[in-house]
Amino acid sequence: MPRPLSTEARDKAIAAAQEVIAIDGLEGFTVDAVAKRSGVAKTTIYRHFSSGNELLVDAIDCMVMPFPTPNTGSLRGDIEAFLEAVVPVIDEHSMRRTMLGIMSAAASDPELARVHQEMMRQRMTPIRTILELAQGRGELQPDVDLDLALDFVEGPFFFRKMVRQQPLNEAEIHQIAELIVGGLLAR
Amino acid sequence: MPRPLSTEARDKAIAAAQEVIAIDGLEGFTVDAVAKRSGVAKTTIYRHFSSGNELLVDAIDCMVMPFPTPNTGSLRGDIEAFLEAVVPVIDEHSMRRTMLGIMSAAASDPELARVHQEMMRQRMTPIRTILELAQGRGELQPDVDLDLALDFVEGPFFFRKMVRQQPLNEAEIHQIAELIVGGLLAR
Amino acid sequence: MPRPLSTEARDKAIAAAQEVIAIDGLEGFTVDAVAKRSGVAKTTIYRHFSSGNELLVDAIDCMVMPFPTPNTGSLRGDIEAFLEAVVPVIDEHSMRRTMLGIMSAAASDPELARVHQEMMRQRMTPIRTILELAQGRGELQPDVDLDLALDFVEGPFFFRKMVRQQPLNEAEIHQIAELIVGGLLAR
Amino acid sequence: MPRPLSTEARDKAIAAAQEVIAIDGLEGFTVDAVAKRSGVAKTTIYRHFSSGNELLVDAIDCMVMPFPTPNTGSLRGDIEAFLEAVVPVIDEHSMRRTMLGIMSAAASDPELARVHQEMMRQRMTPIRTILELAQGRGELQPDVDLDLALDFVEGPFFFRKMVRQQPLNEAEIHQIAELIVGGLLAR
DNA sequence: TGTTAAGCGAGACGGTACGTCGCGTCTTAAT
DNA sequence: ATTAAGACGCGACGTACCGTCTCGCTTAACA
Repeated sequence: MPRPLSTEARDKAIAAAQEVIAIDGLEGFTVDAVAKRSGVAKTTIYRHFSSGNELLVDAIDCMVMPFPTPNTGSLRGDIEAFLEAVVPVIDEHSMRRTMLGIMSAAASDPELARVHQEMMRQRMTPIRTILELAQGRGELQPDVDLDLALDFVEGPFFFRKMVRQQPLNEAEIHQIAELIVGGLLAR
Repeated sequence: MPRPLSTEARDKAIAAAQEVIAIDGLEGFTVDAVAKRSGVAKTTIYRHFSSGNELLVDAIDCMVMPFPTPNTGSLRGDIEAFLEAVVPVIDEHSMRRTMLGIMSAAASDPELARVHQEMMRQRMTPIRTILELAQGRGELQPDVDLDLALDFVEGPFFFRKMVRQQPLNEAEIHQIAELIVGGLLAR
Repeated sequence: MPRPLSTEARDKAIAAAQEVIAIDGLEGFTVDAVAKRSGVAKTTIYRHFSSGNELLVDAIDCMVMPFPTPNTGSLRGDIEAFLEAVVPVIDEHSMRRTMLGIMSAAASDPELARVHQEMMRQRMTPIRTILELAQGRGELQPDVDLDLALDFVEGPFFFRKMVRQQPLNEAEIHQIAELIVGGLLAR
Repeated sequence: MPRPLSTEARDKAIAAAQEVIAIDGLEGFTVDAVAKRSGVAKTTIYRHFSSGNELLVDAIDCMVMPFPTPNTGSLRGDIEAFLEAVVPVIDEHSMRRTMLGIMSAAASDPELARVHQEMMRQRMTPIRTILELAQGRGELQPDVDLDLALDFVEGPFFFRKMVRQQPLNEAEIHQIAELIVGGLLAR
């Protein structure tokens, strides 16, 4: 008999949350702020999201930009293409800030951690595909543990941008790619 | 002429801050809590640290965990030894939580960013030394950009533990080390 | 549409404020103390009263102590009866302290001044009535300015108790009353 | 060999205190403010004055404007002259605010109360003289209790200005004087 | 096709932490 | 040994968000 939770309210909340994050950053993210900006009542927000954190997560979850899955015919070409496509995204400061915020929060909040895992899994699908294609072509040994290889491909890049928060020019991307491919093919 | 800011108060505050972080985690970190635990008045804390965040930063800055600089005679041996030594530190949940918190906060707070840079620089000295030794031995080509190599060595590991927040057993460490060394020596 | 400010919270706050004033005096009056004693959150107190001072004012405003309006049939009897009734009230130290506090604060805070005016007006109604009755009986000349007469009747007493803060025994009350009545009837 | 407490520091403190009171009013009066304005260290202030309140009192004590002691040859003339001289002083808002502040504080602080008593005693000397002169001339009965008469003369005026905080024009001053004299001579 | 329970906006509520201010004491250097 | 300067412990200030609650109202599903 009762009215169901309206998608409209949920959508408005998430949209407002994304705006707030974009404008004020993660530290300016506030349930009150989202409520005010969205026109959705706090009560309603808490009806849809069990906590402010969950709203945050869901908002960010919806920001996911699907990464490209290049297919150049060679492992090295694919990896270079992938990294070149991803760099500008990560180079955006608000993006970096947001992702780090999630990673940090995920370390404390199990629910958020779950979402974060899922996000990561999704984000890494292109790499996995690239590696599988390389195995299919015989370029990459079939006994390479793809899960570890993922870390090996994404890691240096993430470390540079997110952890050390240092710039990375195109020449350096190529060198990194070279090292990665060298490692993978050395097997 | 006036009494200088007492090191004692500062030290007590930082010690208490570290305790608070250890016990309650970053999200339980509170100037009030530190004041209560340290016996140092909140006012005094703000005399020493311009904000709660700065206290946090300084406290973490003092948590320096000097990583070992192994010297086994081979690049591969050194890298494996290093990773094996570091894993248990990062495996501690509170440590991970704290480091992620800093990384996240550093993306918003320039002052914190500075401290974070310095921490990272320090933290990576062992790897740099390992690589330099390998170059000295002729194991590693002299034209390898060491700064990039740092990302290449640390990256996969950090990505696994901090970003994906997945376990990493000893066998996997060996495989990762193998890939890394393969990449470095392929040059 | 929203829930209206609850009278309950306001009332509890004011009651607690009055208790605090009674127990600790005006200088012990603190928003925190009121919050603690009342169980009303400080935030809520500030929702109802724009400042601690306003809470104070309102609390005092509610402390109305209605003075008696004697009717003994003679001006002198009425005045003596009134003064005798009022002395014990003013003799209470906390009462004196509080009233002086208000008077003092009223000199700086317009809002408080308004309340104070109203309190005084109310407090002096009995005297005005006494004087009007005396005029009705023909005891007091009709051309006596009642507003000035109020000062004349209340003044000596207040001056003694509040300004000079000296004791006043019953014999002295009678002498004062005699002087006052003498002055009023001399016309 | 020790240097005695310097009068200079004391004087500078009091001067600055008076300035602070004049500029910011009683509520802006602060030991820190006085220290800053005077260049006298807080320590020194506390060496000269046992509390901020005492400094306040002493500062105000030095503001005392000696009231005139008219001698017109008649009680009525003297009283009128006195009141007319005093009204403009009390009409100054800062003066009123300050005096009320002292009265209020005196109700809580015994030391301050003592000073206040002394101030009042001093302030009322002219009236006492006026009354004594009237007794000497035989105008006023010798059995009138002068202490009570003081209240009788000053009270209405103070009540009007300080307690009710209402204006008082010249005509009203005359009427009040008339009532007072009437009361005193009715004996 | 009403009825009615729930959704909804608005925002009050009890909390906790924030960063600031004034207090009165204590410490240091300089005179 | 007094002074200027100001650090110190303390405790109140008024504010911001938190997550919960209470209001009227509106609306969709069932009867």
